[in-house]
Amino acid sequence: MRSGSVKSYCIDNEGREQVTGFYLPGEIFGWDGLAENYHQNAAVAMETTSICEIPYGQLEQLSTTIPSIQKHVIKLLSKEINSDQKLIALLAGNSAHQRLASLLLSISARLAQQKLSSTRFRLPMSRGEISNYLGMTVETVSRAFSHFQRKKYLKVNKKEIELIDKPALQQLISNPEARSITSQRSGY
Amino acid sequence: MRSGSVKSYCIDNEGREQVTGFYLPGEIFGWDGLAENYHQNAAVAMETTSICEIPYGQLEQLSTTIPSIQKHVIKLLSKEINSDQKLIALLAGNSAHQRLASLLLSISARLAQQKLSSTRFRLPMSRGEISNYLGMTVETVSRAFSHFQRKKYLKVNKKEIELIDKPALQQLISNPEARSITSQRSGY
DNA sequence: ACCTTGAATTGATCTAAATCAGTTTGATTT
DNA sequence: AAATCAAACTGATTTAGATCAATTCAAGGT
Repeated sequence: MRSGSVKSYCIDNEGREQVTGFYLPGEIFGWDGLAENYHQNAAVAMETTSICEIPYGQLEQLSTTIPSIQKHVIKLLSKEINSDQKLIALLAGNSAHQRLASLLLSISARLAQQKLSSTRFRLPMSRGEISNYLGMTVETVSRAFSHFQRKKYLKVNKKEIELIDKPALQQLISNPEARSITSQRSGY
Repeated sequence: MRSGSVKSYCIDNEGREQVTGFYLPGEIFGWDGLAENYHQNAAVAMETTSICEIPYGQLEQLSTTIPSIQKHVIKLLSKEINSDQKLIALLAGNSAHQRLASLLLSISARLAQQKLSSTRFRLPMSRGEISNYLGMTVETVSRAFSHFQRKKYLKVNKKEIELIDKPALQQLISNPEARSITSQRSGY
């Protein structure tokens, strides 16, 4: 990603769209279904976006002469796996408020990496895209934003966000009294 | 996996365990955090299990002489990504009944691949592990099993499962009238 | 300036699933 | 055989979040 923002999504067995990721400048996407020459995911720009294509065939060729490239590709692939698993954990064990807070803090951190403001930013995605990604409804997303605003954690104006009390959001996520579905170790 | 069964799990930011996968004979696990020499996931056997370790260093070395190995590794990694994203879609857009039905059918299909009975099998994991994996509570898992049994979709006796009406379970998953959180395409 | 049109917000109601509270069952220990 | 202990099941109650239904707001289009 050079500039702008992209969402990736796939169509599940029932023909429904499932947003699988949001990508910001500096990030790489499209690691799925590499060797099959078939991508499970599609991607669309959510605003004017410029990207830099990396033709996989060429990358593969390059790696025959520069073996470290291969290692790097594998590193990036397993990073992708880790971030997918973070999302799984988020979806499986957190409340709607926690999920939205996580997303906001994630975006904030990623913007900070690009030396952009981590407290004031414009969300590139719609409420519908957020809700789909986080496994909830638009209404719940909207209410969660309003709730955060009432609690003075942030200011919202449509897609404009200003994070005011980041620690509060952090704490919300790690709050032990919030919903947590814990597996009790099986016998064995 | 040679025989038996294994679950993989990671500890999320809040110290809670999140089951990320169940592995059956014929499958490979442990693709996460390869190049970082650090695995996000731990794995434990859920019953007497025999596995075959593939030392990554050796695999890497081998791939310098046999380049097709490298391609194969990447293929397997992106398969892992696809299965994680299937789980994401499952968690984000399906009801408790649908999620459990999906898991049962997935196990059934994987057993069939190994030429084992796809209709009668013993679940290696506890209700707690299922509930954690599927993002719900033990009680809900238990009730879903009872519900399926009442509906004559299957027979349950603790971990022993007999699938009676697989088409009904399939249909349950793809039922359009069931909960579906669909993203409405954003403008542009 | 007026009329779309879709995104977002807000309120009221409903429901799936969480929580709380036992009970049953089966395995292991004594 | 009785006691212990954890897994699993079941029922009653509560609640988070879905669903239904308006209303507001901004962006284009005519």
